Amino acid sequence: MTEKQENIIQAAIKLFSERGYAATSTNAIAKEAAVSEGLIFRHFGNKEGLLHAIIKTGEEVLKQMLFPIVMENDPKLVIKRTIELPFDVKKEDYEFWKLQFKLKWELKEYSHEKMFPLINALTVAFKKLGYDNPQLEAQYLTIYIEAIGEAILKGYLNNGAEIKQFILNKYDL
Amino acid sequence: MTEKQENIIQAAIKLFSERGYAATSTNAIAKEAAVSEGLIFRHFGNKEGLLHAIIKTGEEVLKQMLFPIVMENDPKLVIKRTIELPFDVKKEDYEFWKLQFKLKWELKEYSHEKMFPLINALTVAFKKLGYDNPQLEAQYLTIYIEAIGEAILKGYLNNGAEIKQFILNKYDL
DNA sequence: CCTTGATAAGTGAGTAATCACTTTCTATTC
DNA sequence: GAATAGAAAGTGATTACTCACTTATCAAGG
Repeated sequence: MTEKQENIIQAAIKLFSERGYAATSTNAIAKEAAVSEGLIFRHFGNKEGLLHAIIKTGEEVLKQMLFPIVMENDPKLVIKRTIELPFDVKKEDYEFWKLQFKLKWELKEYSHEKMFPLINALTVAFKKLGYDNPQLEAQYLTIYIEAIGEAILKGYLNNGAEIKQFILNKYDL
Repeated sequence: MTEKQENIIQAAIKLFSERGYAATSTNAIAKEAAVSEGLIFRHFGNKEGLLHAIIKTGEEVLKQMLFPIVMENDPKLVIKRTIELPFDVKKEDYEFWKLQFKLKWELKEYSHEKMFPLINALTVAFKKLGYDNPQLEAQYLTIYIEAIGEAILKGYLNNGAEIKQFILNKYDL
């Protein structure tokens, strides 16, 4: 991965996130990245190829975020870290994550399967803690955590810390 | 609203929902609606005008759905009906709602304010039932219900009835 | 240490197709 | 008979992508 290649990806993330995939021209990406337009096609084949490179990056980053949760043995910590997940996203990463959420609607191929390891880890955790229906509790929490992430990114949540504590209380954490 | 005008709106909902707003050409909409392309501009001014007509429709439909909940006095019924909301969406309306959710990401002007009446009604309901933090409970449930709607539309939820009962149990309903 | 040569990285002008939108004209309706 | 509704054929601008070409990198051979 050369420097200009990295520039192209960063520019694409920024512009796709701001304007959407279809509304962003390869010309605009080239200008933002300060490279020739042809270079985009040399490295990524076509516009969709560039998009796929970004998606791959997103999947990798998500895996890295879920790893310490899935590997945790203490069930209380598994739940606590899951809840804290969306609140720990840094402001400078908002654009990146907004794009990932946007793509969930824009792409047909986008699947929910990436969350399965988390759902499984949560199911085990809820089971250990003696919850009545660990499977549903896990599904419930996963959906909710994704929703909190969305709300934060869209700027609907101005009382993040308060909400976070509120949820932690619900699970006696 | 003439018949062809209605055809244009229905075709636009279908294509915007499938491909996204930016990726749908006015030419494609005209073909789908079986009208001349110029007619779109006669009636809606420009492509964005057509989009706004669709958004207005969406806001109206949402208001109609929230009305019986907001008007309800029995606090248990307010919460019950809120929870049931996303599960009552008919299959034939999926395209329409998918577009509404998609637009939340695509448009900057799209605001969360439409949900305020529901949040307020829920706050009152939770207060009546003696919940510790009615305001947060209302915010929490609203975010969650929107997320359930998303999951259903995306096809992530194959155990809808089970999840619905699970949530109702959480609120002793 | 320099030349050679092969490959990858990068440029920028060019292209056909498509885009949102306009104009001109005809049919319908009150 | 004058709005209104509609069709058809345009418009210039923008699109994703190509292509011929230049530059950078770097290892092998003399």
